[in-house]
Amino acid sequence: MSTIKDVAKKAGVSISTVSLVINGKGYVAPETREKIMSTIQELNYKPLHSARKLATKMTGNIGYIVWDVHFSEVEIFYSQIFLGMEYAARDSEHYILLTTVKEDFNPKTDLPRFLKYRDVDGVVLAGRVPHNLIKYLEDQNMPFVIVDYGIPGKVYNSIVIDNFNGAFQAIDQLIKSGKKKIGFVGGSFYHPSIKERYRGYKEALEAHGIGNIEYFNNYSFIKEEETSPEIGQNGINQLLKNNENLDAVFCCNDTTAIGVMNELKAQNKSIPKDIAVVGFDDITSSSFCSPALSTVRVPKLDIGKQAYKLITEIIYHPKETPQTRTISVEYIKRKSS
Amino acid sequence: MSTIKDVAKKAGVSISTVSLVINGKGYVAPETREKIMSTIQELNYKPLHSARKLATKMTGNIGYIVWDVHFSEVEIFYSQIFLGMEYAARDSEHYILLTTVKEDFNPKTDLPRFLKYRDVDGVVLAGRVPHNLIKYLEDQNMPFVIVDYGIPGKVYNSIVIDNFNGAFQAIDQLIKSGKKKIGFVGGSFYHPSIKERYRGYKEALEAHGIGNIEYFNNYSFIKEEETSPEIGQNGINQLLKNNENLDAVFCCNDTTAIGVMNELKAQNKSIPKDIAVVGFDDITSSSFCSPALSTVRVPKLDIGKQAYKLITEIIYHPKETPQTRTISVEYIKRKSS
DNA sequence: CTGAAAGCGCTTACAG
DNA sequence: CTGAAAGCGCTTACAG
Repeated sequence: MSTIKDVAKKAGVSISTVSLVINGKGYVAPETREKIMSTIQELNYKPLHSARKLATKMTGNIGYIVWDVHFSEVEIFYSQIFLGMEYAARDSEHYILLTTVKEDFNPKTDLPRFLKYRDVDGVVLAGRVPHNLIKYLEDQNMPFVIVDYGIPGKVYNSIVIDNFNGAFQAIDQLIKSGKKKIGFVGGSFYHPSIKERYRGYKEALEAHGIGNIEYFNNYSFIKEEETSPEIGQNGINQLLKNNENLDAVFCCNDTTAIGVMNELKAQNKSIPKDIAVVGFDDITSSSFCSPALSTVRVPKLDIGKQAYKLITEIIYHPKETPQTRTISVEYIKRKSS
Repeated sequence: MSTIKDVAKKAGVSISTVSLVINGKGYVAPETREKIMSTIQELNYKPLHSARKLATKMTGNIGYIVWDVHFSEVEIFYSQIFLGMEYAARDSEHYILLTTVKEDFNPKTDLPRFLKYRDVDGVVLAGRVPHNLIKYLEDQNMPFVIVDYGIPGKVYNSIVIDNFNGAFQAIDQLIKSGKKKIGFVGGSFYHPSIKERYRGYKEALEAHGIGNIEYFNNYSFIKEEETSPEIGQNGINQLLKNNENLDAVFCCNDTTAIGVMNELKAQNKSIPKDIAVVGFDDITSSSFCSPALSTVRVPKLDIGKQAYKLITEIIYHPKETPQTRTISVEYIKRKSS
């Protein structure tokens, strides 16, 4: 492996000049630059990251933190976002380090190693994440971006999904297809995305002159826990019990919707004839369900790319005021509605 | 951030001694060691990786390479293996860098950045991977471990799944439950795991005195492409056409099995009464199918841990002869059989 | 058992 | 526009 010294010697210049050329800094005579460039090519020289890192105090790494339940369970969702970041980082200069944190995270004992050793220049937090972790990052002045999450009353640099409009669109379509008694099945409102999806559901119904307090009471099943197919299963049973005329269900996400569909099939209800089902997220298994699940597509790879873009902007040009960037979504009609 | 110098000064020793203590090398007087240890605690000193890396010529990173189709499509499979590696690495000293490579990989232009810059001490290759990439690693003397893949006639350090026995068990159980006309649906034998699963299928039938050339011809559907639900769909149709008495299908993996099940349901066949379905892998969606899919559980997290263990062994103690470690699997009976 | 010194490969004021 | 030199924070022979 050749070093900057080899390049300098061969090109007949000092290592300082080589360094300037590599980094595109300062003024270097065109001929000198040319000469150095071609020598770099010839020697196939690649600067050693650790040396550069030592000198610049940058690590060249970025942490990607995701709650382990998100990553290890059904949720291909956050791994897709990760992949989007990786794609974006590939053409750039960071390695994305992925790790997971537990729900009962304790900054004293559970700190991800790359934070402990300050081996990252910034961090992207994906989905619901412990609040004391966010506090830790603030205290440490570590640049960070929050993806698909938020804390009421606080504003952070973040990438959010246009959950409200996605839900609104979905409900609007259901109503236009003739459905009138539309239930909602969802998990914890602790996650703002779910809260927003519920808001979209309600306001779309209201916009069509459907729905009042009683309606929403009867047609909503909200369970204060992490979403899962089980919630869907329990939810649809509850809704069915309370409302004989139920003709559609909007679920807070696809995982829940899959639980709803399985239960409906077990009860020999026809989807979408008897009851239409719509999810949210467009996870991969949604298109393999039978019938294929109608849903709201969230562009996961794109979110990852945007997250990478934002975190690097913050790392290189610290912002005074936090930015929120909204990713728009699209209703995808398949067979279940 | 305190440095080794701060520790040395405060402890009244030289930085060399501090370094020896940190790395547990050489002989250091117990009292000196104690003193240094407590000073490290007091100052909350953490060695800077990039400095250590520069001095030792190690990068502290490990690459995880996976074909992008594997990672971005249905396959939670390889992300679980990744997670297993991350868990193992967490208690150790590496960051796992994940990247994907394309099918038409060209070492000249598509080399992952961490290989280009030699930012990894070793690499784990998960699943089917371009052969010219393997050759590149050999040429570069880069330590590597292959997981769930192999090249006929070559022996590499690798972690393999006991595909043969898993398939054998599954078929054995099907036969014991009374099934006799068992079909096979699979993708490309280019992937040795699939080939081995087919071998397990055949030999289990033969062990029960079932199956001859004609039987295997009629009851096997093998498509030379990457596995997908579509293969399952086409496969079951073909098998059904050729064999009116078909009473079970063993699929090369769960993804394929899901396609088979959907098609059977569309044709109003009862699973498992008319036709039993068994998959392989135990991906997450298998337990959400209806009926829940019987399958062979592959311990993905464990494979990741084993892969990490092996690659670090190789990095620190290069082996003369390549090692192959086999991970055993277990048949999981659910509702589809 | 411990310290002084060289070295890892880079960047960055500073001088000229 | 370019070079000499200091420095980033560590490790590792080497001497004693």
